[in-house]
Amino acid sequence: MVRITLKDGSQREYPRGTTILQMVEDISGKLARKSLVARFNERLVDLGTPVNEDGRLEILTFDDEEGQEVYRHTSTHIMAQAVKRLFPDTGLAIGPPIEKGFYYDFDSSHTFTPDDFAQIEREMQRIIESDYPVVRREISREEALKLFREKGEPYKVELIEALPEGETISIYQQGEFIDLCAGPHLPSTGRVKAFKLMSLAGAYWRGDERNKMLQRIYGTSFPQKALLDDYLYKVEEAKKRDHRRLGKELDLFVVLDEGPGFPFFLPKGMIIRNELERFWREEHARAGYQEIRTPVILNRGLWERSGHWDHYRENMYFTVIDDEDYAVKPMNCPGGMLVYKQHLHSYRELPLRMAEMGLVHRHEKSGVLHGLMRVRAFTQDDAHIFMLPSQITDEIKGVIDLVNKFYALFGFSYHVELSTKPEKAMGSDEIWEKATAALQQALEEKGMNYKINEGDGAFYGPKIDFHLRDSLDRTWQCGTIQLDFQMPELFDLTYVGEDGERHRPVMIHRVIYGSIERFIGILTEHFGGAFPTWLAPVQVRIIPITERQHDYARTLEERFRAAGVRVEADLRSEKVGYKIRDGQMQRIPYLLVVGDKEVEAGTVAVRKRREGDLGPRPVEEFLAHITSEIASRAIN
RNA sequence: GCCGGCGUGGCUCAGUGGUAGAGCAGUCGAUUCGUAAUCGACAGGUCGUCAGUUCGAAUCUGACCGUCGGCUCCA
Repeated sequence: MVRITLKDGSQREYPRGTTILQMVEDISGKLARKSLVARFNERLVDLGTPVNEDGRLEILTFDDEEGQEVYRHTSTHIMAQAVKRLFPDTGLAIGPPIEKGFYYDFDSSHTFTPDDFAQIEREMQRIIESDYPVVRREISREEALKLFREKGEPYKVELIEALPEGETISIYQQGEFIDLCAGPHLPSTGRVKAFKLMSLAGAYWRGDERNKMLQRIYGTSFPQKALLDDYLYKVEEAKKRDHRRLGKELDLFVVLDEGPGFPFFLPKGMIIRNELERFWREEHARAGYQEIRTPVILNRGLWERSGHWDHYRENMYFTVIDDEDYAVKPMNCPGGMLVYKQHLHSYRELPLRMAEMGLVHRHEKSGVLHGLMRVRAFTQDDAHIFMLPSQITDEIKGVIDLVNKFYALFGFSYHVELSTKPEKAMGSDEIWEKATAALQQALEEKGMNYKINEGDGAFYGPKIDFHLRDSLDRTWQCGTIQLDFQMPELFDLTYVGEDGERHRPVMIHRVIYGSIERFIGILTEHFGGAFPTWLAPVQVRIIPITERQHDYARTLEERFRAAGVRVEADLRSEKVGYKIRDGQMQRIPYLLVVGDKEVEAGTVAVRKRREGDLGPRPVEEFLAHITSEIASRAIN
């Protein structure tokens, strides 16, 4: 007998060799139907695994992250099986589960198009209805190589060859289909209930652009049709919050054919932008920053000195002035270095925090441009902090605090990554380790959760990145803190120390918004265009019911404007319902309906975005309310 | 840059080889209305660009440009 301890602490005994599935059926029929995979003694295993030792058993369902992964993993095997049946000469690369579904990379003489989806889905349905058991088998390396060579699966052979010595090699079989796979999997193909193929993409083998491009098919699956429908509905809803769509609908910004990757900001978008900058200037002054502005075009010698000429050239734009080479700045730092060098600095001045709303241009590959999120010209809310080595940790912690303060104001949640030395880097390993350790220490002391992103640092130093999510849950890097020992060296920056000698300062590059453009993109999606009142391009719209109230509306408009409120009166010859609808669609925070009653009483009927009609309020009262809401930069 | 999809009035889209359409938005007129679309009229497009096939191309073919989803790369 084996003794099994369940999650709730209860214990049961079963004959040696009883499978987990048999145990679950014994425990609860309901749980058995929902069970997808199990964790036995902290290892994920198939439900069909026979148990030969005592241990802790946990049954996982679709409510568990691992349960979802296994569900999608089996789903992608089903897709691969269907594709193999329909297009037998297709080679299999890899097919993992991902956050909201799964994909499989194929190498096929057939070029897949979305028109193939229906056919593949039909075949998948057949495989599901056949309810093939999914059977695990562990085999030797030689056996595995032989099997996949015979099957003509070169990618699988390459994967096996890359597996470390002594690694267990397992294969999973369902019907005629066999795949190299660590597992675990669902017990049978019939467990997959609702699925849909979503999209198609090219993807390089092993993620390396020097390798062959494979064809990737994305799909998703759920244990119930209703969950799938719900997911698809949410995706559609999220698309309505797309900043490119809202930017157009709300007249905020636009990217035109005449300037791919070079966004235009329209009057309403400029209001948001200027409000963000105003807030930024207030907070930076408070945090002890000075503001500078450096030129957009600077000569070749500067970029050679900074290392950009050698390390960043493919992303830069160039021009020639009076037969001399110049470059359009892709970063603000070299200009900032020159500003520092305008004076001899004392240790007493440090840390010196110099901020710059710097417009940079970078040549991005055409395929990566994306609305405001990924553009070729953007404004970084940059700052360079020059400091003593002893000030590093405190300064980094100060920047982290500032980032937290900004993001909290907008109600963002975000995740943090620490990026280490890339292949193409300047400076010794020792310096990199020192810099990386300093960043790590600051994160630890702040108690921040973070993940390490190997080899993803800037060429001059490691960095802490802050990532925000867009409406479709894609993440974008916004804030970043980069520690740099290189630039001070290259530009021979010095300060005079207590000892009267010259010393080398250390530098931080940092941004909070990241790029104003990207940040506005994220903001637009985050709020679905319904910006908090302090950011809203139009804060109040006055809606007279008939022409009789036009004078009153105009008086109110003037009064609000004088109080610093962004207001407009809708004097069009339309019915209230029409004007309300229009105001709501423009996401205006407050619509003030004024009819004869309001004129009589000197009130406004307040309609608040989301909350609807709040009834009449004295003008004074409303004005006091909205001005304080704006001044406090409240999120509502 | 690479793979696949898409490109028709300002916007959303219909139109698969035979004289370019609708709704919304716009303009003009009527309407003066109490919380998400009042009615009518008018105006607006060399169908992304350039080649090619054809008696004839929005429609078929190719290249290029842009865009969307990914990959690689990045704020």
